[in-house]
Amino acid sequence: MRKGAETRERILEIAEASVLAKGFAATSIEEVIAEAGITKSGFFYHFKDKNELARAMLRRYVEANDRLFDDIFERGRQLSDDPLQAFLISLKLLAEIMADLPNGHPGCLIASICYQERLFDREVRELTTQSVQSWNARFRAIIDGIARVHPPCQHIDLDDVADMLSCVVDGGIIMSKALNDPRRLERQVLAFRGFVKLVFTQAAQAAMPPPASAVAAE
Amino acid sequence: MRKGAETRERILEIAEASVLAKGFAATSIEEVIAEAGITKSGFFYHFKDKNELARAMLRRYVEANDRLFDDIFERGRQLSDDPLQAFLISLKLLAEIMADLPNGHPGCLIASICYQERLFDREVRELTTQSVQSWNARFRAIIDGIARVHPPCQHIDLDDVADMLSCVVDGGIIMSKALNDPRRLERQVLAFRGFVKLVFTQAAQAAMPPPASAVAAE
DNA sequence: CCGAAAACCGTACCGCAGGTACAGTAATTC
DNA sequence: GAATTACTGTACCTGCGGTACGGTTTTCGG
Repeated sequence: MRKGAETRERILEIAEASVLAKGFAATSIEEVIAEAGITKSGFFYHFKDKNELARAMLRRYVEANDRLFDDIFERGRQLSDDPLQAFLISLKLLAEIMADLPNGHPGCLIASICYQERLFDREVRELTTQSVQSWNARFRAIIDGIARVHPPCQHIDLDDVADMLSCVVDGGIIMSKALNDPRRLERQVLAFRGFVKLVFTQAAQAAMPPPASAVAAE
Repeated sequence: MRKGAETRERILEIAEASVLAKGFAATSIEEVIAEAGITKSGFFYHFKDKNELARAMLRRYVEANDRLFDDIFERGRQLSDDPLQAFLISLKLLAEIMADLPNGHPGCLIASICYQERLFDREVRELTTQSVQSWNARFRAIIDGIARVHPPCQHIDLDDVADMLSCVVDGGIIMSKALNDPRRLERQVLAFRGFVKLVFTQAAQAAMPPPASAVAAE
């Protein structure tokens, strides 16, 4: 019972690394079982086919990511009472974690799956949709909390700002991989941080005629 | 001679659509030739192996993208003498084109390749690196032109702003695919546009004491 | 119009990977 | 110690990438 879960976990870990490095289709089961030290029969004992492996991998990935976000945003809130400052702190923590590709964050499984959508069944695709939606909603809630205290810049849709975090991370991962420079991802997260800062600290000038004050509020 | 190039082009088009939909590894040659109406021998007459197909596809994609950027940024410059306004116009055009996934922009081949790096040889990977670098340099040059006229906001690295466009587009594509909502990509490009606007129009207040002037120069 | 090159077609074959089936065995746990 | 769990081993089928190579049609320049 416990030993089975261990093997299963080992398979998932090896498979995930392979998928992030080569894509799902190019990840051969034979390679995974060779690295895991089991036989093909052993593999199919745990997962009836490749699609079930994908489902399990995705669930594992989403859960780990959720825990990461829980941790990062919780720490931000601990370090500042101001929701904007807390978010900015959290983004800095996120950037730090992202900095050491591939150890910290070797890639995004969601992105990998999105580019191979036809390979997976409906359940896998629904899982990706739900995850992205839940992350967006989470970011949106935080942004909303900030907007309640700091007036946001007009003509900037806060939904889009929330979405942008995921986009910048995914895009940053791709650029880091393309240029073989892990620091690009870190810098993109920090650039997004700068954007958030701009949206919530330089808003008063654009919205109202008097251009003074409102910078160091709260 | 001419007919050969036609067939070759047809193969590339079919293969590209398939790669963007399913990934490179899952794109079977047999499927491509079936759709192209040729035989396997015919395929291998044009491309000695799958890697050569990848190279040709990538080159084709990069050239098309370059032409698109040439066109978009040229039109922006035609519509305004101010480099910032020109860029903002170009970004709006870009957003419009991106709006109709998958017709206008079914995905990014670079991103697809990045998530399957081990499948390709050195030349393909170098091609992706060069392309991304050249796009970043292009955006950076435009941003630089803007900064010469409009003082940028401090604490925002212009290299990162330039990089961010590619990141937002790639990330936006992924999100659009994940949520099955093509408009997300459009909105992300527009959100980036909002960011650029903020960086170059609300800078004076933060950087210098006198908050007037410098807006409508040139 | 003709000949040569270009652009294919057909067939046969190899190796590898995903996947199935199923019988047998070793390790855990109750 | 028995039952369940967690595998191993073998055998086999399918589909795909890729090679080889001989034959055929199409195209184009002279």
